[in-house]
Amino acid sequence: MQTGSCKFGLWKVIVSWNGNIVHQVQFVKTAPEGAVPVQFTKFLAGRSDSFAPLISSAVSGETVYARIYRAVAEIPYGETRTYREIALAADTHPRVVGNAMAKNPTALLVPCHRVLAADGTLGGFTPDLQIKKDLLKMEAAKRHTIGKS
DNA sequence: ACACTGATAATAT
DNA sequence: ATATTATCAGTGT
Repeated sequence: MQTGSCKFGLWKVIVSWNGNIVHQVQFVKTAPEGAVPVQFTKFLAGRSDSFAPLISSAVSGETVYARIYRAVAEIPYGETRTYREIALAADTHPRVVGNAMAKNPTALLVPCHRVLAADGTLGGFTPDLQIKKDLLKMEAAKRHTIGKS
């Protein structure tokens, strides 16, 4: 398993992975040096809308959380869903979705930042709601410029 | 068993 | 339109 980090604004993203399986993606203030898969640097620079072929280790299994993570991972770049919609898709309750997001081991791979509260407000984000805002702003800005030929 | 959630829908101001 | 209250399903202690 390898570990590395890269920057996103004032924050850093620590990544632990093994081949195409990503075990951990967390926003942190300080992170050890080290390279990360190119998908991360491109995505965080707004030059990619996908992490393929990387996948989160959290989506495997048949636990409720795994189903939630799968449902969230299907949200397209630049789009959003509500906690309720995810709950419906994963056949569980919105509360549990929040719970799952709060413990999401692989941010970005499981784009919890694209999950909003039912009334369109942002909900929450760890460690800093500002990150969620920034990601959404970037995606909204880039979604029409990525992939143009 | 109990008390928590990154929630939501229903009531009551 | 905002504030409070029930209810919810899963996890952690």
